[in-house]
Amino acid sequence: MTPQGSATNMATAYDPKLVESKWYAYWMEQGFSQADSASGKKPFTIVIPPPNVTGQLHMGHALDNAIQDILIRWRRMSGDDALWVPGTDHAGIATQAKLEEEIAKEGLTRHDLGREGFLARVWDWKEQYGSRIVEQLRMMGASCDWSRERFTLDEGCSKAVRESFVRYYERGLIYRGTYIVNWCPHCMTVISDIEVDHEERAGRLYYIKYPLASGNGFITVATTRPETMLGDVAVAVHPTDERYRHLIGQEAILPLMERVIPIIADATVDPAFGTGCVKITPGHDPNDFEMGLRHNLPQIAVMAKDATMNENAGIYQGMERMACRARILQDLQEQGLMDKIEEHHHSVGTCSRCDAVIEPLVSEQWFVKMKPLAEPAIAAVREGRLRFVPERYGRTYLNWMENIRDWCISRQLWWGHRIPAWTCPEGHRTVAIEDPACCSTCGSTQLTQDPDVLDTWFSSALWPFSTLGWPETTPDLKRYFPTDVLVTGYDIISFWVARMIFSSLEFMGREPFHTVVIHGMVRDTQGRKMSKSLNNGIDPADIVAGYGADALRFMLIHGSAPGNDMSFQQERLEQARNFANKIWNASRFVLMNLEGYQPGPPLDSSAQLTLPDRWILSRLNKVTTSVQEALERYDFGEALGTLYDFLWDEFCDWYIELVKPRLQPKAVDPDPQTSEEAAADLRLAQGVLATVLRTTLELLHPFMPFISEEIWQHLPKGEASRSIMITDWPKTNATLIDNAAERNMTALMEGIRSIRNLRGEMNVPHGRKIILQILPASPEGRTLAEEAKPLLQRLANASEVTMISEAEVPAKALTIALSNLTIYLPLAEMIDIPQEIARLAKELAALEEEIARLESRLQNEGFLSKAPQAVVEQERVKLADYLSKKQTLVARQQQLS
RNA sequence: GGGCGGGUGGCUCAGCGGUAGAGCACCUGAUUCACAUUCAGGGGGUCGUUGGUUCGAAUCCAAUCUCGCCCACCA
Repeated sequence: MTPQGSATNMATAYDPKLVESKWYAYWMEQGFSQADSASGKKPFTIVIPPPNVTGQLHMGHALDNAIQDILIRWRRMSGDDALWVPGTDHAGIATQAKLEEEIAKEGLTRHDLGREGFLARVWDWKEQYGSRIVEQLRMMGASCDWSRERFTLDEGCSKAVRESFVRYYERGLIYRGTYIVNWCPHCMTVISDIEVDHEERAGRLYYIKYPLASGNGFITVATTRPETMLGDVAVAVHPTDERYRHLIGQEAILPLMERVIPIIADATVDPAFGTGCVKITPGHDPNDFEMGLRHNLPQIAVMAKDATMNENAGIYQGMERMACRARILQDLQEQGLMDKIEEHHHSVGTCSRCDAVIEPLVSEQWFVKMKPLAEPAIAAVREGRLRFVPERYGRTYLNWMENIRDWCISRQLWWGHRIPAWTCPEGHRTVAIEDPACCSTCGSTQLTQDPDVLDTWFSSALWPFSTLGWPETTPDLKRYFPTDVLVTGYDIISFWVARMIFSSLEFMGREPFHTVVIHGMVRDTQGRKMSKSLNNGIDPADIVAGYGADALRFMLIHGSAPGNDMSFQQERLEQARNFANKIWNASRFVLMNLEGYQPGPPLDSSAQLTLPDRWILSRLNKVTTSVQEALERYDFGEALGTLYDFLWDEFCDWYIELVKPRLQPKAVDPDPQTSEEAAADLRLAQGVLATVLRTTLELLHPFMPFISEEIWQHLPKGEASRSIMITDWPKTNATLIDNAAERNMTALMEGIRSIRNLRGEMNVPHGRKIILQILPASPEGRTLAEEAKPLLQRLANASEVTMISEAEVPAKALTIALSNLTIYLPLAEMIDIPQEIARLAKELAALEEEIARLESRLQNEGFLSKAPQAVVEQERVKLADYLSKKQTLVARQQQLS
């Protein structure tokens, strides 16, 4: 596609806009992201957490999808048949609410359009927004299998929903019941417990006097919601509360309603709260509802579904709940029944969707019985068949599962999966997968389908298998289920992850995936959650446009710890862009210097490698191992950090600088042997550069797919391969690991840094070349010195590096002591001997301190016997190193004095 | 009330048992030779506090302060 070749056509700065869309189109056109069930490879499957079809993707999605794409690309390169199933969620309440807002602008309500008409509008809307999400995913480089894209409300998912509903129903796990539920008066639907947010709010505790029926005084109750008193059916006290024992069994008169209600005893009453007497309103309080059942009390609803007072509210009928409260307080005040009012903080349930205050009320709804489903789902995690990463989120899951209550699944909405239950005029219920023609009990053909739809999460709970074809036993289902990894944020562990787990265990008989990778939330600069109301949300597409998809992905992954929140910051984006630019320019450098290079067999240790070659290849192979291991731990930040450090600090700042002289065209040497050697060395240097760059790009590809592809395509390749995306994942070559080379390079780098420092201290002008004289202290030192010569020339800006003997050590020179050689800088005219002695003394003092520390440690019996052998050895080596440096410095000091 | 997480250089955050790290910011210097989206160097932290375990603790344990999140039917 792109011609291989020189870097002459590469701009000096990386411009993601010029490459990203090109490569994405190429990948898709070539079908690289499509799973191949005929491949015979091991399948590796991820299903996307389907984004709400009406929304657009935000930074949280960008992180979520970056992680999934990293895993998918890594596994694909590693030889798996990688399948990433994309799709979207119909998001019942959210979407319906949005559409209702839309049509409200036209002055319409959904009732004006009718069910059919309204749904037609929602589908139009869905088409428009669903494609926006797909577009965003493509922009970010997501290598999904678009041929398998799904929607929670498509035909297949709908079949799965019906199948599962009927199976649950037949097993008695779905039932219809009349309970107190969370009613959102704004969305006009019931919502499940986890869709209720609890907000701590400042409120008041009202103490209200209820006259005793006997006429002997009052019983005073405390309540935060006086308007519900209209539905009171009893007053309760603790059975052992001495203050009120005598009143148990008596009656009180409910003020305003003048209803006679019993005074009962119940152990759940807290004698220490308020007066110790509590009003009981089973129709509007979950606690009271339970107590009502225990004591056979009636339920009186005094509020309508829109949270206005109903016909049971007497003279308050028709009032809005807060207005009613004010009026009731006033009336009680006037009747002298208001005892006192206290400030009181308490938590108020609000609708997670619209923020309206939830009204608990009694209503007939569909529920899923959770206990039998929770049990195996708990065991799956307990017994390790399913693992959370990081582990702590397993506890979040278990905590929720173990305290689970039945799941209210019906919603009074239109947008969603309609409940497959019908009733005939006789009141018989028929629940069936296919729309029934007649009543299963009496045969009546006059059937009415339940008008309600299912909770959105009911269909998302089936996602890992409904997307693969269930309830049909499709080839995809057989091959790709169970999936492998699920990637999502901790905020939907209970909403979604938990429900997928029990649904899968129920219908598939096994876990839907073996690992759940949980990531944190992306917050704004000030650490706040990104939200519409704060208007601090960021569209990933804007970031892609400004910095490129690779930079966005880098920013989201680099420097973050698994499962932790991260804040979005401009500077981090700049760091990411700079890194991309660094890769670009390092690659330009390499490509500019590959002229005449033909890739041969892979490099091995038999080649005439120089010290820097051996060092960088050793480091490369260690990096390959680290990246592999970090990915296996799902520690993406660590993996990317390793690559960043290696590429920038080691490859660019050291290796490339060291290799430069070998690449420079030399004047034709008359000696054919020398020129042949130089040519061979040039080829070798080119080979190392190309190998290190290419391997690093391959390791980087899952994280930064676009730039890695662009450059990789420019590199000369032995065998033809069409894309970095489908090339083999790098393997560690243990024969290239060379610890001696790493030690020597480390020493040399230390020497170079010291020389640079001394040049600075002595104010040696940058342009000025210096002379270096090296005194080896051992045969190894001599070898190292020989190898170091050209390197010192280059990186310490030395005109001449000579080997000297003990006798030749100059007096007017600065001293740098390394472990097995000493470097002298003979800067005769600049050196003040007493000053140099002082400098050496200072260095010596620091060294002594270290030596003392190491010696005392190595004399410590406890350390020697209990510390790991490797640590002890490491300390010994360090001490020996310090001692030899000390010896050099002491000798030098004496020499100069 | 329970559970979880954070408190590390000016800022944002890694590290989580072997002598404190990065990016940004700051200071000094460099630059026709891949890159100023750069390079070389520098200053700056008793790792919230107090105890304990350990040969050794930012890292493990306990307590405590502080910030944040999640769960819970506090009328």
